[in-house]
Amino acid sequence: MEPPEEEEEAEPDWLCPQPGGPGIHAGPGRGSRAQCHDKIVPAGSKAHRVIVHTDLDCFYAQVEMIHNPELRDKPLGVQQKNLVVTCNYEARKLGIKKLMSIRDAKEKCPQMVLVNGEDLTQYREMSYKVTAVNLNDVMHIRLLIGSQIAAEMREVMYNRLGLTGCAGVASNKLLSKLVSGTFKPNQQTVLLPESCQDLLGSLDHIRKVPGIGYKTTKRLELLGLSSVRDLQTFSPVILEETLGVSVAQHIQKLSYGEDDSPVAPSGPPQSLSDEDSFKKCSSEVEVEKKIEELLVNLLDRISKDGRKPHTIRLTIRKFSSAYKWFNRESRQCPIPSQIIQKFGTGNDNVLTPLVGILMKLFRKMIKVDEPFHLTLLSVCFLNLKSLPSLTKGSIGFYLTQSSPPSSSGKKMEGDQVNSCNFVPDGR
DNA sequence: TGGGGTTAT
DNA sequence: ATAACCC
Repeated sequence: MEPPEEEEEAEPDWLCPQPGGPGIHAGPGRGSRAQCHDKIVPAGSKAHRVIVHTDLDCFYAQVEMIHNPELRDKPLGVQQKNLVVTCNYEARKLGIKKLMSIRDAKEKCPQMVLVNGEDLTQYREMSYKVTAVNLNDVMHIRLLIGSQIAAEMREVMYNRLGLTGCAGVASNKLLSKLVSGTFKPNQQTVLLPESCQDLLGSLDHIRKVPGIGYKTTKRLELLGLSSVRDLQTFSPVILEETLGVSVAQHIQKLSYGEDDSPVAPSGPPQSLSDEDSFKKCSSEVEVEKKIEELLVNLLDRISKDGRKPHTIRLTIRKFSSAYKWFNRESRQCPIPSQIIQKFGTGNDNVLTPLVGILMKLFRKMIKVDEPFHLTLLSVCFLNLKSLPSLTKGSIGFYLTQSSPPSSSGKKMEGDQVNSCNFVPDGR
């Protein structure tokens, strides 16, 4: 037997009943306020989840009333064997309780209508519909809310920075990026789940899928794949043999519009680099000159950033009439701690030793006694670290923030600190 | 194709 | 440490 359903008690006075009605007013850009300072938190981050539990009122009785509306305004009990397993609210007003015996119920309320609820078929059917409605309708509601948020973000970007732009709203990052370009200047687009295949079908080539780049496209083309559909229907096994399991599975999911990558705030850059290209550079002296120029620029920027690089990388591009693209080579190495410490101080204190390190890296790639022809040089600082490990995300950072004694002034406009903050949101 | 920048192995 | 990717 199915579990008897539902709940409820007397109505607490600290909550207003929410008249069930819809009322999803998608008031486009109505209000004047513009607080979009919330970070987008990846779903699944437990500390930030909001859990909604829904609990149907006397489910079996409701199903019966839907099938026979004349029962609506009458006291109605659902009978299994000699029990009233549940009853509608008309019956409850008259004192009927769940799991009351038929005898007691008839005594209490002779006019009550009883229907047999021993066959669960129609309850099961309705139960499946509830699941489907919750899944589908809720997704649509969330997308509409997403489009309001997108509109506000674009408003803020225009009001504060004078910049216009497009936005795409969909169920994951891949789809939202793809759909964002549907209507081009200064507009936004929502992708409803049922239109996902249309969107994917509108892409004329796999190269258009974010995540499938130059190299992967070439390899896919060797397999005879060119359309997104081709990739969707291609043998996963052969794809795995060609590209490796992880890339294969990843891009095939992309071809179906599936993408579970988390939304992460990007924060400050993780590396700083400067590069220059030229027709020809073929002597060690020239190379050293170019490297020094790049380094001067980089040193200026890194000092404004405040962080210190712990790794340095030199990248070169050799001349080759063949593929001009991506014949880059690089060598990197840790920066000696002695040099790291002198970073805030005199800007030029570190220049000479760094040029020395970069020239050593250069000689790892180029045999200087043989002729060479470079068309690009690039220097990159990476592994950037803030001073004494007071970096956001570290234990140290949060322990330094002193939250318990807080109650401090400002900040957190939108958030309430109360542990009992019930907000009626109906109308 | 130039000047960035990130991520996977 | 380096290649592959992305905009």
